[in-house]
Amino acid sequence: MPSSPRPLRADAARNRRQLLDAAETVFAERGLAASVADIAARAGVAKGTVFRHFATKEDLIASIVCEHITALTDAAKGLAGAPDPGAALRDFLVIAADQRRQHDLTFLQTASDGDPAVGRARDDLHCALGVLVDRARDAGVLRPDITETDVFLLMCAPVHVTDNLADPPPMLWRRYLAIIFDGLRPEGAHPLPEPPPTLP
Amino acid sequence: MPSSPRPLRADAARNRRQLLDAAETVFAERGLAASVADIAARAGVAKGTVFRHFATKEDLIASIVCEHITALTDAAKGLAGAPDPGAALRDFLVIAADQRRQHDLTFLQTASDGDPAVGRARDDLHCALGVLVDRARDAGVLRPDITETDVFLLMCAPVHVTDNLADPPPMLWRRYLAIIFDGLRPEGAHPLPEPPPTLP
Amino acid sequence: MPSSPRPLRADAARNRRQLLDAAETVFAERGLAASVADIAARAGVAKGTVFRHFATKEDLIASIVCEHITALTDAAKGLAGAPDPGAALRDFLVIAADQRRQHDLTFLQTASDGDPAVGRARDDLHCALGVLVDRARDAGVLRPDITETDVFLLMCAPVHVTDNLADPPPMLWRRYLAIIFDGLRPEGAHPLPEPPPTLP
Amino acid sequence: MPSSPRPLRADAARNRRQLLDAAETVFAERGLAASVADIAARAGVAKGTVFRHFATKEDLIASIVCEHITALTDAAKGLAGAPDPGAALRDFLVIAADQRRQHDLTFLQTASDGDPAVGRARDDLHCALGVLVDRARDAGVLRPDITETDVFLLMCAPVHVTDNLADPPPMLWRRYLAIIFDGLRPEGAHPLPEPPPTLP
DNA sequence: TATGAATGAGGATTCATTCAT
DNA sequence: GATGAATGAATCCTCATTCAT
Repeated sequence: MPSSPRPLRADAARNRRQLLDAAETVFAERGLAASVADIAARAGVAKGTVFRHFATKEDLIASIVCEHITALTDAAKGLAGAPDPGAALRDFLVIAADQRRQHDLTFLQTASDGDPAVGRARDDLHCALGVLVDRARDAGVLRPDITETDVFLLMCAPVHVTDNLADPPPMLWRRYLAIIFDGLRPEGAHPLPEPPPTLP
Repeated sequence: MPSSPRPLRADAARNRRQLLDAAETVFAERGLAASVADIAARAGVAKGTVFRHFATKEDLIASIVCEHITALTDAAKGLAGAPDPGAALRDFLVIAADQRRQHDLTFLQTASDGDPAVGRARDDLHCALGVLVDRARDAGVLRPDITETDVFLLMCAPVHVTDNLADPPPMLWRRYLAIIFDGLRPEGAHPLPEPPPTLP
Repeated sequence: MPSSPRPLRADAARNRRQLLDAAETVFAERGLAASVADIAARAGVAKGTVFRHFATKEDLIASIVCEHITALTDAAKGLAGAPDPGAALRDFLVIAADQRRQHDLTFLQTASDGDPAVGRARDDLHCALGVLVDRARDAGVLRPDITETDVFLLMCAPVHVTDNLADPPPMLWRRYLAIIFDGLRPEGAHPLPEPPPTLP
Repeated sequence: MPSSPRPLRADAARNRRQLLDAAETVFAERGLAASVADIAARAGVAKGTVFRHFATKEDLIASIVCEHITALTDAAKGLAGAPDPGAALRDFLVIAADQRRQHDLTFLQTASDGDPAVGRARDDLHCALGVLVDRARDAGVLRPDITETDVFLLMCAPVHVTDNLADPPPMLWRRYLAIIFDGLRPEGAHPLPEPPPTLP
């Protein structure tokens, strides 16, 4: 993730990009069981090239996950100074769900838990999201007993919920995001039975 | 599921039960990629025995899914005549989440979509759950724009949400069930952006 | 084959007969790769019963081969005293080919070469066929340089030849038997390039 | 067979050749039941390499069959313009039998009936053989009621006949080819009982 | 004796990964 | 750097055979 030793040659960079895109598509279509050969074919390169860019298949998966997390972090940072804290949090959740929807990769979440780069990226996201959550809570548009980790965990739910449908309408996740968001509002909130989780 | 042509011999029935239990455990631990050999070993039988009871690995998975769905259906039916419709729906969701929690098998949901027995079992569950949802809506404890399918889809969410944690507290799902349940209540509900999904 | 220690119980004898018939049919349909389970199912008995009657699958195959060879031996013996030696030999070849045609089991020939019972049965057949061949040769309807072994080997050819057709007309073998029989006649015979084979 | 999209790398071509040769040997020794592992071992390559060259075991078998058929077609074409039509047909049958003798693969004939490449190759052979047969018939060295298909079917017989012997003398097939060839001659021919088969 | 459940070796095939070209 | 051939471990599944019921 941080500055690589030397910048990639132009064609190598292009290959890397194509591999990441191809992998995302293929994983979305066939799940993690998709083969490296499939991904290479989709990217239009030879199998060996995959391993030049990513030491193992797991590395490739971790890179995809990192990209997604980083994109979310960027979105959160961009919304940190927005005038309406409630709208900012909501916008973030829309972005998060929408990103997922394009390629359903929820199953990747858990996949590369051990990867240190993913861990760091996730920490960054927690920081950035924390700002949005704190501001929303302070503004009174979020229940006071909701933490950043709650929001982080619930972020995946709207899209995941629709995955139980064979061919879900593309915007259906908005319906469930609305329901969950209502559940996060202070109006009519009932006390929560369990303490919020803390991250390790 | 019940009343097969002839009842299994006692030892065969025991093996079948052990295989289903072992498979549930192993799938929960390692995902669907877990090998049949692992499952057989866990059940304490030879590899071939798995295939005597389940023609293919997919059959085994479908059988597990069927059992889970059927258990939910039974729970729903048992709650159909409960005096408090709101509590009944809530109890059902607790049972559903708790069943999931014991072995996280959310990924099995989508797995055996094509299996006809699973399809039938799922239809039954929709029927039984429909009764609970209708009663709760009629009693005014559920938003009027929520359908049975909404509840069905959201049912999986509380546990799934906690799966993003490496080692989630065993009761954490109750927290997210409470949040989602609040979102399903009529108090303070905001209009939903998308129409409810319909099943094929 | 020879007198068993004790005569089978009536139902056991029936099972044995059904197994042999079923095996013949199934082998003809699917080749030697057909499974013992298939044969048992076709015979309407349990798999274990197959092994009560035939110690191994090879034994079962050998028994079928024995039956076929014995039937041929009986036919040859029955024709040994026929008035027209040429017709007798010809009739024998027709019987041999026809027996094959009913269930194409040519591939079984080589299969149970090592079995001693098959070896004995084959020896008997060679004896009986030798009589027919000698008489035909003596009567001048067979080339003088043709031995019993030649006829024995050529016996399988007419049916086997038709096996290269996907769905051969049921009587086509008669055409090739006629051609080969013409080749065995003394009229217009050309000298043969190799000495006749001898049996071990 | 020839002119694949791109020519194989030198080592890959060598492996492919070795695999085909090894498969031929092993199939001749143990029949089609011989395992891919055995073939790989005989060829001195890893199991996976077999599947790099031949998508399935059936493909490998079909490739062998194709090679044999193509070799026969080439032989027939080479003999099409020979001065003596009778000798040409006879030479062809000698070549055909001899090719078979080196590795008895008669059982492969029927094996890959469904394969389109095999089908095409077989059609070509029928064409080329038809020329030889027609010329021989026109020259009066072949019975007038014999068709190309007759010769095609009988082509396999001389070697197959000798397979019923445990350890047949290597040239014994010449004896049976001579007998069958005599049966195909016009001298002393008796009328044939069945019409010649037609190909689909 | 018959049954059919259990066994476990063996088979075809896939696939991540390595390495010579 | 890129290629694609080779590797071999791992996987699902089949089947002859054994044995408890």
